[in-house]
Amino acid sequence: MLFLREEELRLAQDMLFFAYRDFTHAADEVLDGLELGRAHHRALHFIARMPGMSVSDLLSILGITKQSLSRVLTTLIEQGYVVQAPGRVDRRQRLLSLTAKGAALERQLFERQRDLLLRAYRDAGSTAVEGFRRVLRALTDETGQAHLAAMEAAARELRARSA
Amino acid sequence: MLFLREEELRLAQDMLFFAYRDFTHAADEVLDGLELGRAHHRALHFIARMPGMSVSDLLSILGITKQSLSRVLTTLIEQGYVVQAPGRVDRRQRLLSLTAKGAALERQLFERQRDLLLRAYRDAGSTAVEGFRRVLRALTDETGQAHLAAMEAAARELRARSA
DNA sequence: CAGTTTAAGGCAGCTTCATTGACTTAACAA
DNA sequence: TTGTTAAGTCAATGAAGCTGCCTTAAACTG
Repeated sequence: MLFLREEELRLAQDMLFFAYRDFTHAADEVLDGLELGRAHHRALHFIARMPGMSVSDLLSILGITKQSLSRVLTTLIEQGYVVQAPGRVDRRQRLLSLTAKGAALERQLFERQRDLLLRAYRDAGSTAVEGFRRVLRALTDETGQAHLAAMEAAARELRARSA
Repeated sequence: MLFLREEELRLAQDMLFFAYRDFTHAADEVLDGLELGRAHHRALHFIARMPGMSVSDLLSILGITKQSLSRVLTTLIEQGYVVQAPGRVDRRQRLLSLTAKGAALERQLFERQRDLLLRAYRDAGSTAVEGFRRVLRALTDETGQAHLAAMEAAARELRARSA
């Protein structure tokens, strides 16, 4: 009984490894041709999710150091994917957003992963999808859950603004 | 409608990022004290899952190059976590397995992630867990699914042998 | 206003984990 | 015997993270 339970958990470790790997791999193929890596993709993704976010917000979400982000962000800005604008309320901040070129690349990367996800969701069914989300959310710590809530709020706001 | 759907998928991207990060982070704390990294953990994990596997099996599962694995494996062997034994049927192979010390470390790493998973499974409920597994499996490509099947078969065999 | 804190960024050096390409050795298989 | 396969090695390289320390400009606070 305990044995079966442990096997289930070990299998979950396996599955997380393979699924995450294949999922990120989908975008890698696009990135490879552009001299960009996964770190650039992650930055693009979250800037797309919350346009106008500050550098420190992004740092907190990615959980890396300022110096690590710096390299990535410098490249993205130099190559015209991302722009910075001083904050209106706090002018020390440099608020990040995507250029048209950046948005186009982000969409291309998104679509690769979207196709994978859509196929998986379709194969697994809507009940399974709901469960998938519940477990993923429960696996995420408090900080991560706060970030997730911020993502959802930002998406709602974008939707309201564009409507 | 399409808009909502896309938001759901983007949120899934977010969640996979945060959940995977927190999940691997659980084991990192143990590894840090031992001068070992995630790459060592991955090797330990899969050797524990399929004791007696060949080097090329492990290469195929991890999806890295021989040289990358070589560094990791050399460390694990030198520090007494892993042993190699020539294959009985094909003596070119060096079959990998954990020492008692390796098994103890792997268990310690497993237990960190197990606790996280158990809490998440408990919070999410058994229906959600079933869905979680279905989606993860569907996200995994054919190669990965073959590896998953091999894991399950190896676990069944271990269980039968120890019974 | 003076002093402190904060947001962003830069410099230098380091570590981990991956890559490629070319090569060797030993064992298997035709 | 010849060719292939399993494993390992060398040298060089790249991607992505890290630490510690310092600067600038803006904001906050007494």
